[in-house]
Amino acid sequence: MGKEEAGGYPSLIEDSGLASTPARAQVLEILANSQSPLTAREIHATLARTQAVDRTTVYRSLDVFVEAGLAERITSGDRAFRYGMGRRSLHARHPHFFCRQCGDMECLSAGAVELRMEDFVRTFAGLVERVEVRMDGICKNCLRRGGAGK
Amino acid sequence: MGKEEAGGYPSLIEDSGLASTPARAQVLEILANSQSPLTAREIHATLARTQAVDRTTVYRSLDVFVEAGLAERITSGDRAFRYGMGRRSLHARHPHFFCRQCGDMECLSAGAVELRMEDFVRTFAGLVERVEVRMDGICKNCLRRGGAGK
DNA sequence: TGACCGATGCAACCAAGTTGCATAGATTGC
DNA sequence: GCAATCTATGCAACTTGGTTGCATCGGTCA
Repeated sequence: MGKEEAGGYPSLIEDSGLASTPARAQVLEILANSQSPLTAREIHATLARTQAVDRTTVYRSLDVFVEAGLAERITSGDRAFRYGMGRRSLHARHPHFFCRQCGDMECLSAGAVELRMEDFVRTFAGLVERVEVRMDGICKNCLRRGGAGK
Repeated sequence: MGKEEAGGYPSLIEDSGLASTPARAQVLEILANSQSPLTAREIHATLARTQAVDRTTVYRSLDVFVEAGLAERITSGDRAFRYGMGRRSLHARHPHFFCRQCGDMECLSAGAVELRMEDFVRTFAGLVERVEVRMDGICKNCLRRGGAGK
C-alpha cells in the first residue's frame, strides 16, 4: 500500500521543490507505509533501527514536508502531533479516530462522516485552510481488553 | 451570557459531585464568561489578577471539571489544550476555528457545519465518545493585518 | 579551486503539563 | 470539643514534545 518503485520517494520529494536526502526519503517512506498517522517519536524510532539520524532531523524533515503539502500534521487527544501523507500525495482527506486509552490513532474512510460546510465557509470572514474531524473514544482492542474505564 | 446569580458557580460545581472551592468557582466563572476556549495559561493569568493561585491548582481544577463533564478539553493547532464549558452546562456542542497566525480560537455556531456520522458510528467497532471538528486558517483580524503569510 | 548554501548533528533551551510531597483547612467520628 | 481523616492547595522537581543556535559537512556553481 502506497509502495512505490525504488527511487519513488526521492522524486516525490523533489517534485515538491525540496532537496531529497537519505533521511528525508526514509521519513517519507515510513509515513507512506503506515496505515495510521505517526508521532515524530515513532518515526524516529523506526528510522533509528536502520540508521543513526538525529531527532531534530526528523522534526525538520516533517516541518518541510508539511510546509510543502507532502505530509499532514494532525492533532490528537494527547500532546503530540501525528503525521500522515498530505494532499500532494494521492491522499484523500479523511477523519481520524483517537483512542484515549492506548493513544493509537487510526484513519477512517473518507466517507465515514459527511461534512457540509460550504454555506459556512462562504460567509465566514476568516480564511479556512483545512478542517480536521477527529473522534475520540476507546478503540476496539481496548474495549475487548477491559472496557472504557477511565 | 452565561452569567449566573451570585453563588451560581459553586452550586454548579457541587451539582456535579465536586467540592466547590474559591479557586474552582473562579476557574469555572472565567470559563463561563469567555466567548472562546482558553488555555490553562490564560485562565491562570486572569485568575492571578485578583488572587494568588498556583498554576497546578488551575490544571487540577480543569482536570476534575473535564472529568465531571463541567468543562471540555479541546485540541487546537498548537501544542496547548483549550478549555470551554462542557455538556453539563447548558452548552451545545459546536465546532471551533483556530487561527494559525495569532493562535486565537473561536467558537462557531453549532449549525455552521452539518456533520452526519450516525451510519459510521453504528458500524464502528470502537466506542466513539466525542467528536471534534476544527477548522484551521487565518482569522479575519490577521487577514486584515497582512494576509495569510506563513 | 574557492565561495556559498542548505542539511545535519548536537546541546541547550522552552512551553505545557504532571507528579511527589508537605501543609492547611475542612469534615467526621466519638 | 478534640483527635483522626480527607482532600485541595502550594511548591519544586520532573517529563515530554518540540524548537533554536551554532558548528560542521557535503554538494553546487561560478
